[in-house]
Amino acid sequence: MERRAIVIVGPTCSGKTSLAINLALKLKSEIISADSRQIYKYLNIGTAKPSVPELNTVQHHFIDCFDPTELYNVSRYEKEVLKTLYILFDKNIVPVIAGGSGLYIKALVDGIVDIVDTDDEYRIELLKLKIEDGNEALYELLVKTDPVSAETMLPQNWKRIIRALEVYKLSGKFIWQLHEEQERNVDAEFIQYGLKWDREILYENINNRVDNMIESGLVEEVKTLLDKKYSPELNSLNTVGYKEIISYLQNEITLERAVELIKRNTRRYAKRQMTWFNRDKRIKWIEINSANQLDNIAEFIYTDVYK
RNA sequence: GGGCAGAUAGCUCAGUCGGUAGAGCAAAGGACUGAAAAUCCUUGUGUCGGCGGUUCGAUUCCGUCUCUGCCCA
Repeated sequence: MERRAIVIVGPTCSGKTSLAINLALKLKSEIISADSRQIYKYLNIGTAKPSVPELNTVQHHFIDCFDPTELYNVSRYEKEVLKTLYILFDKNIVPVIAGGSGLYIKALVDGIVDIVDTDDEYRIELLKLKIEDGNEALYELLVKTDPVSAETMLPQNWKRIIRALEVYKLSGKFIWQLHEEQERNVDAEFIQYGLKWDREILYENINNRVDNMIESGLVEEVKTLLDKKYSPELNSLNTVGYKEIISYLQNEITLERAVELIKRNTRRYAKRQMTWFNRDKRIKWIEINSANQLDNIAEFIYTDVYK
């Protein structure tokens, strides 16, 4: 039996959602979201989550699964998606995976180091070291324990340093060793397509979408979350569109400024996504400069997959 | 019509006592393996508004024109 999945990537606001639905309908398939924020409940407007009618059109997985207090991560995602994938493969379905979280997709396609868990206590200890003695102290510790990894990391990038130290403490192995030993965790073919927009048009669309989000009640959505006593410190709320509105609600900036920042930060996010995806030479890029082309693109992918 | 103040990077401006210029923002490029919408790194050549003049040399001084803003008629 052939195990195949279609993967749709691209920057935020590139039309992945509607393309995935369109394709899934043609393929009589289901959609697996690869989005680290749409997986949370109540984060709807700001994450541009598919609408309720859209969610009802095609079966979606990994959307609206967790409370914002939940600490989610790539490894959990990978393990859970693999289970879902096998269920779909068994039903002879070609799943449509769509999303903008590059690392999540990479974890599926190439596997990820998932034998080493997290150590929250140790993380806190290291974080304390960073805060009290600075990035350099943290970096020095890495130089001592894992000089090879230290070579590839800068002292300022404390998140990567903490993870490298954590992996060593928990497994006694260096993180780079584990990367070298890493193998794929699934036996399937992933056919990846990327939506490549003209930069200027994409940015214009992003700006417009942010304005629409505000009109649709993004401020209310964030206010409701805070009223429900969700902490602004939550990772789930450390998200473009949410952190800026939180800062507005806490009277740190004006709404106008918040909107400006959301637009800018979304543009930068889109750019980072493009940088990430550009590196993967297996992705087939499809040029697009208007949402009207999405139907044709769905048709193209459909025939491309079955050619 | 007259007066004054401007015109320098995509934007807002600084600066050069004459030796062709630099900040902030925007932007661009990149890294990334359990927080990834996270976290982090690198990057500033632009007819210094046009044309003339003075000068070895003008973006800088002078003249003039154009445009913008303000004021007076």
